[in-house]
Amino acid sequence: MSEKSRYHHGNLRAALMQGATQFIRLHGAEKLSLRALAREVGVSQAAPYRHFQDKVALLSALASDGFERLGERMRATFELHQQDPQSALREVGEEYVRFALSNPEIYRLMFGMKASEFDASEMQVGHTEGYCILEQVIERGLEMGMFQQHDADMIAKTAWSMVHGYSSLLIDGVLELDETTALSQFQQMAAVWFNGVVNSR
Amino acid sequence: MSEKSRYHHGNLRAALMQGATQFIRLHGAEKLSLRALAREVGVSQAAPYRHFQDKVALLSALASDGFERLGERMRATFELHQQDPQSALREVGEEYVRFALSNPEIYRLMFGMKASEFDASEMQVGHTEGYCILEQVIERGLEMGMFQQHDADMIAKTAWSMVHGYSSLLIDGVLELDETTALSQFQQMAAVWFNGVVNSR
DNA sequence: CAGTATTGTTAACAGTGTTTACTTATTCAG
DNA sequence: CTGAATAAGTAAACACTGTTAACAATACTG
Repeated sequence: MSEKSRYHHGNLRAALMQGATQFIRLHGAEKLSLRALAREVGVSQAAPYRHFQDKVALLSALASDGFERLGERMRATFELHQQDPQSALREVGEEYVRFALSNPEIYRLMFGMKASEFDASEMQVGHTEGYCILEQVIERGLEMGMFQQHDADMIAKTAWSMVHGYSSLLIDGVLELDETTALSQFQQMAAVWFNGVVNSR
Repeated sequence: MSEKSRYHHGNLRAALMQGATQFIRLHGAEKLSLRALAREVGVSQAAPYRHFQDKVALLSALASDGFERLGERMRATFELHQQDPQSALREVGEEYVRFALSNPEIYRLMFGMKASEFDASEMQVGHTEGYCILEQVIERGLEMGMFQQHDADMIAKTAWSMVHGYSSLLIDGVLELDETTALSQFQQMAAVWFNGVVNSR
């Protein structure tokens, strides 16, 4: 079978996902066209529908993929700092921000396609996966007596909110910082968060 | 001139914005079609282009409008609590979350249409407006000696990140809470943030 | 090797954003 | 008050899009 012009592509699904990833990195997900993508990959306009029910199904697959990669990175970082919950929390957070900065369009997909768009269940799995890691870190910190006796859930929510919010503001260009200053400022923000804002008395 | 069937609509621009607002509240901004909107308003498909250069120009106008309303609400809340920076911070934050919850689709537009899509300058104005209020609150708290001696900018960034992140997670259906519990949990989160997370020693 | 399931293809439908050339009201000088 | 300039509408067309249906080539399996 020759390299070119073979009727069956081989693994079109993967090629589509890769092509889509590359495209949205450059132009954003809302500009993605299945037809153009098919053209790019060298296949007919209807071919993608053999592998994805929908356009949003393709995007969902990308998002799902992103959750997996993010989860892995978070877990790896967590395990590096298992002995010290405080730096675990900080470093997992930084890794999260780092992921968002290097995959902005995927990150935007991961959130922002819940209710109306997508199946939701698959997305929800991605979210809870990350949340679990976060809770583990916090539980450990509480057990070791290194954290204040707040409700673990509330600590987790402030943490996630802050990290997700910071990531979003960076990605959406609201805070205009290059990656290195963004990350170093994150460290300072973590310090503020750890120590609190108001004076005790 | 009869009420119906007059050639000139009167104030089509406002009608389009209102119709669009109503539509995206129900179906989301990505499903908005200018043609359908024109049909709805009872006008030809090309008419909107007399009032908006683009589809994104219309969406941008909605976002811009949202920033104005949010800014007003934040400022009003700030002025209510001018004497107490701590509750000012907390209540302005709650008002922010409240706005996001009652205008989720507009809120999503306000962020998330920066770099690629839009003019940016008009958006940036909206952002800085809110940030200014935030900074004023914090400066005041620092002057009054009620806040810890952190860099004001860092306090502002943690605050904004947390509030924006929490709003986003709620809106995107990641945290599935009804409005009242969302707001009451926000109060608890603020308490965590104020007092800090780790034990001093 | 036959037959079925998979994975492609082409052609069509309905809908979209946007532009162009044209028409109708409104406004506002003289 | 009239008439020209302008603002605000229209219809028709272009080049796209997502998606489906009917069909064709390949790959797998008994």
